[in-house]
Amino acid sequence: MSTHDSSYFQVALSTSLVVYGFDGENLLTLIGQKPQEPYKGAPMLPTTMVKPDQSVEDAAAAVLTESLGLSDYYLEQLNAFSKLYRKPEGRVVNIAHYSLIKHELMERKPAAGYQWIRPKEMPDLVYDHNQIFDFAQERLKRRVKHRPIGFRLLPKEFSFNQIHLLYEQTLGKKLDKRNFHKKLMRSKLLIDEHKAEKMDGSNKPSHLYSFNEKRYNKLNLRGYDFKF
Amino acid sequence: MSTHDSSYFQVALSTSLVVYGFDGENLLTLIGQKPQEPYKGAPMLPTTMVKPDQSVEDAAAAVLTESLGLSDYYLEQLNAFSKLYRKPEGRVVNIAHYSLIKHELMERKPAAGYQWIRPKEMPDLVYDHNQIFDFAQERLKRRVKHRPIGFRLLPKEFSFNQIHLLYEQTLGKKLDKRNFHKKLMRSKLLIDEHKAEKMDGSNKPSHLYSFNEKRYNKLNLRGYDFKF
DNA sequence: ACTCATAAGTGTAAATATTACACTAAGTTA
DNA sequence: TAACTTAGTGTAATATTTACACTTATGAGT
Repeated sequence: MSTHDSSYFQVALSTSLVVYGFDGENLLTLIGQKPQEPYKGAPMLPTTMVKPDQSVEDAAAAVLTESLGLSDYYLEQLNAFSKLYRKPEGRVVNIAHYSLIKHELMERKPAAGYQWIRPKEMPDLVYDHNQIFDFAQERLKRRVKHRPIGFRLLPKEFSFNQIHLLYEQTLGKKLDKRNFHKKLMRSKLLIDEHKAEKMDGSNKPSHLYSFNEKRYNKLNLRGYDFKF
Repeated sequence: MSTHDSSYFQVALSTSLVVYGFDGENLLTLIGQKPQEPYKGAPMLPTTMVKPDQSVEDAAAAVLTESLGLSDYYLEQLNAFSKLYRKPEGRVVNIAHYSLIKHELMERKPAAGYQWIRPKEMPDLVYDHNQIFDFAQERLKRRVKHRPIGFRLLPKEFSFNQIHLLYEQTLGKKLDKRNFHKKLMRSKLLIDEHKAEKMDGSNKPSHLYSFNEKRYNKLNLRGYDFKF
């Protein structure tokens, strides 16, 4: 390995984010628009170039600040997408991330050019962004099965039906209500708040739960098999 | 996102590999040596710089060719390690990979400066290579639990004790022999070759198995929970 | 050829988890 | 007050997990 050759130092870094949120009923993901020609306005993942003296995480965080005005976020690296796929200026390597946004922070409108959409309605994106998105979807599915990650998306107090909807949408399949309930309760992740509240578009008030952070941290560390 | 600024194009790419093999008794991993001052000769992961017009996978494959003389390999990206951690020439981003080597290819001696060691005996490595190695260890554990990945390391025909040893070493814990046997058999991944052979350092000849590729491919795709 | 040492190979019972499945309860609306 | 909508709940059959110890086949030494 020889780095004594400045010809190696010709690559630029970017980072694209797959951002997930839950509005109380639906799992959503954030898309932006290409700011410049060619294909100005075409849908793309929220993306930024990484400055040579900037950490990739900082660059990713800056995207969240710009698009959603957030400084509180969960961020995880997905993969480096490094196809030899070029701009006129040279090679760009995209170190993609995914991010989970707390429900409480979902009320603000995204900045101009950004919008929340349902993952199923993801349009064709520029560059290899659809590949990045698919990668994120797989990662999210795996995470939600093996870690109690859903709680990063839910409100502090949530109904059983909300967590049920979230897991169904994340995994992309129906989950039997009673069996899901049983499994959640067995996990002891939920704290019964002993109160009920009418949810939007509901009739009978829903029982509220919060989640047990201590136990969450244990399971998050050890890993866990929800096995849905 | 503006890339119309050539000042972004100042980064170099490298790739480090965590290579695993199984010699019939032990899970092994490959270390190299730093070829240049400072710290010339210090242990490091097998690593190369990526040429600006080279795919990262090609660069990683070249490391395997150089160190082990292999052109047949399994390679998977781990993560980009992009700490702002510099050479005099600028920033280097390491897109690390891990690789699994078939047992049949383990007989050749590694090239000068490379050697197989047990993962538990991994020494202090240069740069952030220990962090990369730890990341690989976690990935390997997860993979071995959720995919029938062990078969990429084993000989074509192997004994129950070999796969048992491999899984114990990969997961870093004892696995009850009878329960492990039961689970493997239930998975229907093993084909009984109906013959026995005395293994090295053994007495009673061991029953040989090969593995069912069709079923392997199915499970590899779907994912699988060994749940050890 | 017999004894000893070594690694291979095998089964069962108890506890827990998974799956499939349909009705009642509480409150809203017309 | 009847009709509608969503919330909430249990059971039985099957499958999986766990804990646990002895027998078998061979090689080595006498």
